[in-house]
Amino acid sequence: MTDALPREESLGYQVNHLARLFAQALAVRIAPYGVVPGQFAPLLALFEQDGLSQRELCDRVRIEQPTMANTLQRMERDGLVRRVPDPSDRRRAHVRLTERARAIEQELVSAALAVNGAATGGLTDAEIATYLDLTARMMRNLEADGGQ
Amino acid sequence: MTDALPREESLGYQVNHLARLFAQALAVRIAPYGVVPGQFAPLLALFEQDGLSQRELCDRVRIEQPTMANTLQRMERDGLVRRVPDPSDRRRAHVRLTERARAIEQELVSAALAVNGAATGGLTDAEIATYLDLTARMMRNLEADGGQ
DNA sequence: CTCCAGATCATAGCCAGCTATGCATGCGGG
DNA sequence: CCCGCATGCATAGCTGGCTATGATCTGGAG
Repeated sequence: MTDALPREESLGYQVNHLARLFAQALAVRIAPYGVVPGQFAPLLALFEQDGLSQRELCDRVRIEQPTMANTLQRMERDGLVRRVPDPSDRRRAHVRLTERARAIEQELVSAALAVNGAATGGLTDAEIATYLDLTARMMRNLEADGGQ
Repeated sequence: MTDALPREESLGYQVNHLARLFAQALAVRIAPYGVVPGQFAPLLALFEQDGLSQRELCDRVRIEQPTMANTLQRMERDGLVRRVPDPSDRRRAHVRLTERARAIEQELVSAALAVNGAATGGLTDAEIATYLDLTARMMRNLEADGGQ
């Protein structure tokens, strides 16, 4: 329980650092298209299925609702999406891609692939698969954790 | 280059998500001590060597200087550190732990170990070692990446 | 029909990260 | 000596994450 202090906070610290590096690598590649990293996941979800509600987007992207609300506000400001009210349920709004967003889909996908490629340089497919598997297992562990 | 869109943004997305889960798991465990995740790495660095300058802390923790400036401000507000001016160089200040911070060192280290333990449940030591190795390699790749 | 529980979204306020600047100090060359 | 560059820190302003709370609407129980 009271070991020597873990070398550089080990896993949690390293993963946090790696996540920041991924975000930065993505940022430089998508900046030319006027998109920032936080908008990326919602955009991918909408490319897959346009017209999702905010709630559905939260579930798919694994982000809390207020975070999504802010992100969508910026995306609307930046001309990437519109919110169209649901006539059958006035609480909901459907998020729809603009022409501008659809026009840059391929470029954004390419950017994501480029980041993945840069990160995994020198890694075998088996290593990448292992990494994803271990990542998924730890996510499940921590989700089940809940607290204490 | 223009593959099908990567399944859930693959690596970058998963790592981001995992990092958030780590931060949350840590947050619930250290909240009782009045510490938040962003203060954790600087505290560990200071436990190892007290009296570092802000610049040295940035280098050790891999955080940009303005981020550290804000974090230290909150840590000072929360009574975890003091900044004492360097008499021999009036630009610098040394960050020193308070008694309160030193008093909770063991609890904080335990919390970090508990988070690591929760995350790595069901993983072998070899798997954890592999994970850290692959993480380090990707970090090197992305650091070398720079942009484009 | 009414009213209340639940769902959807928005807002407030915080932490944590970043870039771009600005300001003061220190230091080395000429 | 001094001038200019480098260094250390602070500030401004942004993104993006969170919890807590509020407002509005739906739908069902009674």
